[in-house]
Amino acid sequence: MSADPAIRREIPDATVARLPGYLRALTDVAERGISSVSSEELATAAGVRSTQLRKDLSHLGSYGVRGVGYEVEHLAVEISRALGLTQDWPVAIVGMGNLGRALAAYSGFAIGGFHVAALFDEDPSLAGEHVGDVPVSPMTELALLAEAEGLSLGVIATPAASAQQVCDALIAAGIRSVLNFAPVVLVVPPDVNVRRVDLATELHVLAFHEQQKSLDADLGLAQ
Amino acid sequence: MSADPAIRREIPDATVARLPGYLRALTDVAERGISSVSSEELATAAGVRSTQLRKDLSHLGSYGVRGVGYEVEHLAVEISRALGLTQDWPVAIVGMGNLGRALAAYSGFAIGGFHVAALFDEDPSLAGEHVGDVPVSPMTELALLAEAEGLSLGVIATPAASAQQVCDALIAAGIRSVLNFAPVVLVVPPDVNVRRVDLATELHVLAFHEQQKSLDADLGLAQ
DNA sequence: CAGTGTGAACCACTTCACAGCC
DNA sequence: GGCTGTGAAGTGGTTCACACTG
Repeated sequence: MSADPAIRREIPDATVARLPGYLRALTDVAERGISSVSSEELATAAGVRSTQLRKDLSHLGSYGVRGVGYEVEHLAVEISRALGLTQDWPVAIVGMGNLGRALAAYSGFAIGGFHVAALFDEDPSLAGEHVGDVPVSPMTELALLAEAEGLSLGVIATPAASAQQVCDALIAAGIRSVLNFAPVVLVVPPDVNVRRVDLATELHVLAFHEQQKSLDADLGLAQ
Repeated sequence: MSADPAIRREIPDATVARLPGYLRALTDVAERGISSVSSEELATAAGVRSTQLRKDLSHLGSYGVRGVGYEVEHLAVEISRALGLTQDWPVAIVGMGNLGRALAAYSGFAIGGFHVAALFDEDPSLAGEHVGDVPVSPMTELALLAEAEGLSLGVIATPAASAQQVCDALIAAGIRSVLNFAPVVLVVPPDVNVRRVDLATELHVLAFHEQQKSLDADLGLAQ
């Protein structure tokens, strides 16, 4: 049921994945004091083709001016709205190893929409230590803090072995969106969203292409 | 010469991106002492559908046994070969902040094919310090070490502001595959491969879906 | 049989070509 | 005239249905 004709804009996943890039490009452009850009300029700054950018933006609405371009400030607001960045999302990070600390200190949050609201580690002896402004809490405090801070996004930066149980705990605490840095496939209920970032996968893909280049080169020599 | 004529299989990018996951799943399975798996079991472990897995593997060759499944050890070797992991790739990491240190210590390299061969930081005062077993070198040593170690993969873990110049230096040193953690679009010659990992983008995408859930819920209530 | 390998149908995304508008 | 917005065509990837085989 539901069926609701107009309001519910369907934005393709591929487009959603590029919007943050456009937003960053707009921020850069704005910092240079420019108030209007063409799709060509913005696309170059974001590393895509201009037709791609225009098609993507067309899914959000019609925010450009024909013959002129896009008003930087306005477009940034519209993209932010589409992504849900008009509210500030409280993020919890679990796992205070090097990676967790790096994430906790990451300034990329500044681009808007997020703040580190709580840090956790399974080692209780880290409790009380501060990373940045935020104290590290033991996992036992998760449910409590989730309630108090309204946590909705969880980041897993633990070793692979504990990732699933940490994930279960996050879900039990009401978190439905998880960013997983551990190299495991998490099992979650269907209403929970997981995204995985995996260094090993990225390196493997690079290695593949690097190998292809060698093969091409060999082939070139051979012929 | 040059070995093989017909060997040059065309493997789709989407398939390449999933192969590392299959490899990991196979490793897990092997550790549990299992020597044969069906596509169904392996697909579940890797978080994909079995038809997807079979189609992916069909791009590499025909390594299964009908009515039975895949021999774990053998399939792992074939996937490794396809990805180019039969050789060990020396990796350079630039930027010894929290993230760079986390990457340098990352055990995911262990899954095979990579080793951290050199570490760099633009701050010369870090030179000589060791992270893990590897000493941190000043950027001025890059060309020299690239030659000596045969560096082919570079990881950029610097702040956004220095990423492009670091990338230029890597390319000048002969590196043609780059993994970029800085939130910038790097400009590179066409024979250089760049992959970007961006925390902010991942969080933005999660925020988008989280917002969609709220909208769905509101809608549900409203109707 | 049980489970792989694959052509064919389907679907999502990208690119093109151009109409529409300032 | 210049640049946006978009239907239509093209491309690549996924899913289906089933032939094939140990």
